[in-house]
Amino acid sequence: MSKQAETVRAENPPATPPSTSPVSSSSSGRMAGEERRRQLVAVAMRVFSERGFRGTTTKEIAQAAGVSEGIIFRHFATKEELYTAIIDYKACTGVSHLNQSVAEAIHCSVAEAIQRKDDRAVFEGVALHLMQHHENDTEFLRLLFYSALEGHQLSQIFWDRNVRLMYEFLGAYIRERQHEGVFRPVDPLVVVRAFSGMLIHHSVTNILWDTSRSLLDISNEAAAREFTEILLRGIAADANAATSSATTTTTTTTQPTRRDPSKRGAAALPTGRAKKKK
Amino acid sequence: MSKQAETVRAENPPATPPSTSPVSSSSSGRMAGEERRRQLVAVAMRVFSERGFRGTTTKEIAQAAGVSEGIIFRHFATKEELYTAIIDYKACTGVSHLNQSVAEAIHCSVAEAIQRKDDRAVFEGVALHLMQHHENDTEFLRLLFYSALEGHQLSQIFWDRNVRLMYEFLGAYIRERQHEGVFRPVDPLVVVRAFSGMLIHHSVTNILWDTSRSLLDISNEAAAREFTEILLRGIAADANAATSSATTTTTTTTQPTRRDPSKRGAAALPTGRAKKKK
DNA sequence: CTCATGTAAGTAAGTACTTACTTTTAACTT
DNA sequence: AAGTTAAAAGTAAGTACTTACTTACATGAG
Repeated sequence: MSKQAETVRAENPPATPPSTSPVSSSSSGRMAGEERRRQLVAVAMRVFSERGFRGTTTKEIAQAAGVSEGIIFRHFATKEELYTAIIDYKACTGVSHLNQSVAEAIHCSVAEAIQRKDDRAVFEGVALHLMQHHENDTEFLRLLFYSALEGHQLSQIFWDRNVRLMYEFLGAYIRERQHEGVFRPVDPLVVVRAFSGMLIHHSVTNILWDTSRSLLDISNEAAAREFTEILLRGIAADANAATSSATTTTTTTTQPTRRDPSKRGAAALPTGRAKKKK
Repeated sequence: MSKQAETVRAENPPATPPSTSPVSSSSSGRMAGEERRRQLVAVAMRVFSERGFRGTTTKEIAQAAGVSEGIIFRHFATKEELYTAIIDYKACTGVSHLNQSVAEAIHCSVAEAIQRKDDRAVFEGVALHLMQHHENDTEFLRLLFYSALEGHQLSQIFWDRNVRLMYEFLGAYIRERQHEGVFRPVDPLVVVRAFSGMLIHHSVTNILWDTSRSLLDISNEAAAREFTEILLRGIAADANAATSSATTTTTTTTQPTRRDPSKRGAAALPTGRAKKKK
């Protein structure tokens, strides 16, 4: 009897519990391991997004989840590991039930418009989709900014999986349309930065500063329409443009899309389950 | 994690109050009260901008300032009070030695261009000035975002004194140029949001995510030029526009600056000890 | 001398994380 | 179907350390 507790490690066998249905908590608050684990991550995500990593205590998370503090450390060796687990949780939960990031979902949703080369539909679709997502999942943006400020890798991974991806596919589309003479020659990446700046900054402002919309009250639909209008007019080729006009001021042709092939592997999860590493 | 104190950085700008002899820390580390107070705020600002309010300990600040912890509490009753003191410090230090905020300084710098109605100079000036400021004073942006996430009033004050101000004077300029038929009718506030979105998001990206400029490497001058070009083309009136075109979608002429008198009071940060909340 | 400037050593209430122990569950007997 | 049992799920009370803030006392400039 005395050794019993010793064997209980955070070591969690990946095999799903036996065949019998581990349906959600029956009468008491007790849950199956996997279920509790996922609930903890979900709760932690919310609390971390509200107060940041350093500002959140494990006790708060436990209380929010309705369990004792010790339970957290049965599932996660450290608070850090719980934080990092959000990455995988988000990767599997990002949008719908598929394994795709927000950027991938957006890309898919405008794929048809891209093929039709309907510029307005492409940019307006991206804009609306992104801003809608931010509005429905403010946790995400807060988490993104908190982790960036706190210097956590969470931030870089989210960034790469979303913004960076958007740079790639929007940049490619712009470049294509430039070759067709529809868009004037500007560095496509600058254009993407300008556009994503409008979108992200609009969402961030709504979430962080102008929560009561006292400065600017506009629906996501209208905002998407206006931002798109400004951008498309802003990068449209001159009407009377000859083929090789140097246009106005732009120097154009900075380096073409820099991709980083070494970056994207399978879902990065460096969390070794080994004991502490402090 | 620098264990040793980083020695007393002479954080005092040459504009020390000339009235009473300040005895600027001659030989020993001893300072006059006012001087030390200002030094503490300056150091605290840096540390808070790096780790946030909750993530910063008074011990860290003391070490960074090269004094013992107790000194902080001789000058400030609480850690919170030290944080809030940043507001006044920034208000008096914002730009140059004048009492003006960054937005005011920017406004002044393009005042002449506004009178000349040189659109390109106005927007490019604002852009360059703002991005340059962010690059030289990254503390400011980090502090702004941290305090917004942490729900501190610091954020609202900084926001009102800077961004809100920019909305007012840029919005007014755009409205004027619309009446003159140079810009097409769009809600000026939407235009300002689009433009400031490009600028702020560009700075934020450089500071928080793309610190090595691997995604997009562009000088502030070039960025200001490109962003301005996109915006000006984006809001230019149609060349063949009649006077009373119904145009696209905009409602135009929302009321100029709306202020919300019923702002929420200080709610977020619990004073002193964090009491239990069940 | 005097008093503001400074310090070192507290203090009580957190903090992340552990340990010892109890309860529930579900598979395996009989 | 009922009883046995090993282990997972859960808790409460620690541990060693940190945190914001205090207190008692030293020191040097005017």
